[in-house]
Amino acid sequence: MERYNFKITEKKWQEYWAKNKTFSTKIDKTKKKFYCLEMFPYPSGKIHMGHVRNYTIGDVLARYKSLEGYNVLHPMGWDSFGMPAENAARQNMLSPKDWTESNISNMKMQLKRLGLSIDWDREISTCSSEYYKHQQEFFLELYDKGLVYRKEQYVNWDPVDQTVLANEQVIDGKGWRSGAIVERRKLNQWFFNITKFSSELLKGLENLDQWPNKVKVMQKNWIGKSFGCEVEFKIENSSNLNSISCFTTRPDTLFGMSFLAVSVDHPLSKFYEDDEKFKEFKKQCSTTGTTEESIANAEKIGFKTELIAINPLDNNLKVPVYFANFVLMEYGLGAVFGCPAHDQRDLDFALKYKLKVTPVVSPELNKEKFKIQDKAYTGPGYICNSSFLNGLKCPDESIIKTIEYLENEKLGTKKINFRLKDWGVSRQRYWGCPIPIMYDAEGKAHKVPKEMLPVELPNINRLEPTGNPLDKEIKWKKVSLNGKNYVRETDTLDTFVDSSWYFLRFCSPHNKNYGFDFEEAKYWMPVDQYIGGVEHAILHLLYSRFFMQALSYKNNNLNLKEPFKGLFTQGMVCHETYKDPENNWISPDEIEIKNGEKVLKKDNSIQIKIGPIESMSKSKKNTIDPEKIINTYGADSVRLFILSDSPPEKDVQWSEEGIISCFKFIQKLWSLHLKISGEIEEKHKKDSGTNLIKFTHQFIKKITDNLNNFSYNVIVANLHEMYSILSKEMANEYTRETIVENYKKILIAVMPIIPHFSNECLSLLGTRDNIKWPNYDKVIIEEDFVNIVVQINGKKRGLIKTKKNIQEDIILENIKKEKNIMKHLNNLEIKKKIYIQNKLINIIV
RNA sequence: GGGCGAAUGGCGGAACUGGUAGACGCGCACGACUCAAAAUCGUGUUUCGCAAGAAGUGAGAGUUCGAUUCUCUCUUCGCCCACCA
Repeated sequence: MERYNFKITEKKWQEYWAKNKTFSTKIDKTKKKFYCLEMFPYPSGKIHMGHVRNYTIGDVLARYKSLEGYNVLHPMGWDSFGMPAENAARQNMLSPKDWTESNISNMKMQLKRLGLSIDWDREISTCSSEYYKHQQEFFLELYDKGLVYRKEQYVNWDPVDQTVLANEQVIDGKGWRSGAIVERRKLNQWFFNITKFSSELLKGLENLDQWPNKVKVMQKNWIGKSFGCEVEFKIENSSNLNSISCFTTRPDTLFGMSFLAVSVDHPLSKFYEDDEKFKEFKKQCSTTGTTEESIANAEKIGFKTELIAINPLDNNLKVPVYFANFVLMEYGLGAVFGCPAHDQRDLDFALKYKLKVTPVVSPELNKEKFKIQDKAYTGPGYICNSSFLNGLKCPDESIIKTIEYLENEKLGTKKINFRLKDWGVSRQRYWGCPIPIMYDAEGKAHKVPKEMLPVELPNINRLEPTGNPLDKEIKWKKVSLNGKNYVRETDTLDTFVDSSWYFLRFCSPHNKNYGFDFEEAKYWMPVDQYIGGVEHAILHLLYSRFFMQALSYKNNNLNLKEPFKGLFTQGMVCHETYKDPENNWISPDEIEIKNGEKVLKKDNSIQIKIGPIESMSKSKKNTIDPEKIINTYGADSVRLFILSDSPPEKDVQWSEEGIISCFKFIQKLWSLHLKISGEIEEKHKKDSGTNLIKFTHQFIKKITDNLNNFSYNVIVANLHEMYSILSKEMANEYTRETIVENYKKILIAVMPIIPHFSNECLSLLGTRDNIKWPNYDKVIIEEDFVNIVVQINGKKRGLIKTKKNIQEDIILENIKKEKNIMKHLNNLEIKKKIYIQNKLINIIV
């Protein structure tokens, strides 16, 4: 029998789709639109299995929606600015641009071979000036709206390479390349005022009902809203400072205050700049660990000042003021009051410095003698030892009442605080979008005029190992305008800016005068389904949401606040790990199976140690190259396997056995196809086809439901069931017409999963154009007979097949005929019967 | 330390709003074809038991005629955040 030749067939269809522009889309207001978007890739060189999974999931949806009659926008582009290009360029002495572009062309070819239904006419690349020109316009637009500002911030500085390091480039406090100890340095940086939208970004989450809850919770915590108040503490004995303000969520514990602590970066610190002991303390603070966990668990240390702070609720309560390592300047006001009895961290500090511990919350009413040992009490209760606050129910009543009091007495103000910080967008890198700013002789920042955009990146073919490349481009830096000389900003934008609006660009990728066309954006936006890895749950998705807010701000043309209506986060692709006897990682390519044992190809006598299943990574050598796999098994097999086995939101395990089985399954489907399309003789015409029609409709319903639930792994199971049923049905005496008609519907239903195979079979049966998603008929699906479960005392004792919608007493009659069931009744008296029609009868004796 | 989620055969997983637990696949076993192997096809495959039957969805309780599904407590694992005042 002729085998299915995926090589010829897949190539044929991919060329057909390209030639006919099958997936190119235009605005069409007579049709409902569907914008299906997968997170665009960074062009690192080759596609990996994670891409295969991501884009297959998206493609299944895009093809399904398209068959359903939606006008589907399914674009692809390249997130092509970023450090890997710079690193590769330095290593190989070539330009980041050439490296990036050759990667893009290779990966584009690879993606096409997956048979994705992408409108390639809309392809964009963030490193092209056609793209970043508009990004520079947006920067200036936000600048005009007052959403951009400049301020000093600490960066990681590598003193040897003379460059700024990203956090992930700092390893154990040392530069990843130079190994030099990293310094903290203050630089002027540009910021987006994302915190202006803290409330909107938080509130907007409530309406995102098609987002995974997990992601919403993560964003909510990231934004970190807390309700409390600012309290002012008078300082008794200072000539420099009258008072220090603190933010607190627990003003009701003020009577338990035993110290006041401020950050070493607090304005107060400038009065201690020359104090040797303070300097030493500050140094000590900066040496504690580098990992976040070690910072959190580091010992609490303090530097006692001579200052005394006065409790605003009772002027006789006076406490010492400390600098402390656990107080962050970035949150609140960089100052806290310590209440050791009810906060573990404060308690640790108080015990260390022998400060008073006064309980002011007691678990029970009127238990003033409640004692704190080494565990702070953080539970609910009643306020005590607190003068006029005593007896208030804590925390609900006590916090509100205390804030009311403080506000009335002008001692404090109600305040909502966010953890979210403004977005620093300056990067001291070459391969990014230049910031369209220039400085005059006095160092004052000016916008680069709109007509001078884009500020193009100069071509640099050889990147120096040290410093910021743009800073050395003397010619490029100089700008003359109206007889004045300026110097360009040499920082580029964080690449997260590039990806914060690309979904808008896809709506009108060739629009010249603005980043997008409002008419097009209004039609296509929001993205109906966004699909990508959960690792972007916070930053990318939050920044994109901010960008929509910022563009809509003071702009009536764009009434859109949320870019992504639906979000789906897929799991990772994993593989077994292997090691040789010397504990070196071994790639699956180097292994073969002999007599059921995994052995090294080049030396069969060496056995392999099989390690845990982990997400594919180069360091563990457990990666599989998608291109090789597509060459060997074909795109449809790859698509089928990457969807099978695990639900898309969970991790999936890649295995050789699995992909082979999918390959074989497609071959089986092909032989079934040959049987159906070829060998039916017209003489068999006895069967009306009821069973086949019923099955077809049931199949379509299952596929439709599973598509809508993202239960793609179950669809693969449905395909297997379909094969086995259709194979059996072939023995029945249907007319050719009946068989082909139903088979075609089935082929269309599997098209989103295995498009090449499906299109080929349909086309061989004469169907090529105007293919529509088959509908199912609810009436046809209904079974005339049902199996009713017979339970006795809640235990299943038998099944009775009856006609649908039958009366309870008839079923009981039937049961009486079944010896196997009756023996469990044991002639006992029936106390109760529960009958659920068409499902179950439970007899209680 | 805080938050979120998960736990079902040898393995990946299925089970709609509580109603036949283990669909489908992998693996394994046996059989057919073959001189033989591969490929292919067929049968079986939760555990205990010869069987009748019994037990069974991480552990323990609860609600219910009935719980993988709902509630509570606990255990283990995973992910995210983390000195957040």
